[in-house]
Amino acid sequence: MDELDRRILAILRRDSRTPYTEIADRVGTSEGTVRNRVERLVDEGIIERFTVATRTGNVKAMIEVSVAVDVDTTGVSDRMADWDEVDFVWQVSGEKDVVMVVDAADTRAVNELITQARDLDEVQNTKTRLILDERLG
Amino acid sequence: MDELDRRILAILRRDSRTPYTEIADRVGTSEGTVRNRVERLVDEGIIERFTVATRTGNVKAMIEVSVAVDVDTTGVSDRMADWDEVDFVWQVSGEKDVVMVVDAADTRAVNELITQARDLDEVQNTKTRLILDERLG
DNA sequence: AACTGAGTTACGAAATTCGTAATCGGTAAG
DNA sequence: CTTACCGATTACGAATTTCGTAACTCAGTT
Repeated sequence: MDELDRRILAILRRDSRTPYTEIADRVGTSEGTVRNRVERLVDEGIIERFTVATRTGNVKAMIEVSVAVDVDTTGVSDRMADWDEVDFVWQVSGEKDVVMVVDAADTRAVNELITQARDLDEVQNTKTRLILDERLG
Repeated sequence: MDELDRRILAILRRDSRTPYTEIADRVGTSEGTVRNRVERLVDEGIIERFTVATRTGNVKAMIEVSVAVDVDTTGVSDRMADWDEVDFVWQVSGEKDVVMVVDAADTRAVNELITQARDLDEVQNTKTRLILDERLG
């Protein structure tokens, strides 16, 4: 992870469809070098995934979830990550244990996700915060 | 946004470098149709950005921030979104006003971001929660 | 001075994207 | 019933990008 890697990453974060040839021009190297480095960044897990940032619905929200002390939090997270409108599932430190970031059609759909979470045996309680505005870094 | 759009999006979310030709095969249509639709999804703002999910550092965290009542929260968010290690900045409902999601080299770097936030006049206080594990939806 | 290995560059072949024109389906008007 | 029209889809050749691979460079070692 040197300066060149960081410059390539910065370009990909803004637009991951930028051709290797153009990235090479902008950072002052060759297409092959960009290709090798991106491949390495993927292998090393620094690039986790090529993806799209979407706003499929009208409401994004953070659903914070507490789980019982004796359960497999990772298992719960895995299941939640499979739900349709879920973007991320984080296990976090602090008051709650799991945070789901969701992108839903409307508040009703958000509520259904909350219900779905509360219906899990492992889930003790939830707290939801609507995302009113989002900036991408 | 019909079923075909949703299937295309689902594929792009998993791997946005999947060629149009392959997406077309998998959803049972032609390359041109996939291309037209992706173009439309971008125009409509449903696809906000083609990007990469990264883990450049070893520590991700949510830094929750309260701002004074009389300040331009959007302006603060904009500035934070420009900081290097920041992935997202959300304005949220609930106890705190702004949530920064960051990906930093180590806890020391997280602490520097917290300090940087607290140094802003508009920021009243912060609460940080480490992201111990992340699943992508 | 020769050797080594990682990273870079070079270049032709394969695959993908792109521009555009033809085609298709549904529907409203004559 | 036919015609005209519109957006969406398909078809296809050209331009561009990606890919595989071999040659090259340049530190660091022996």
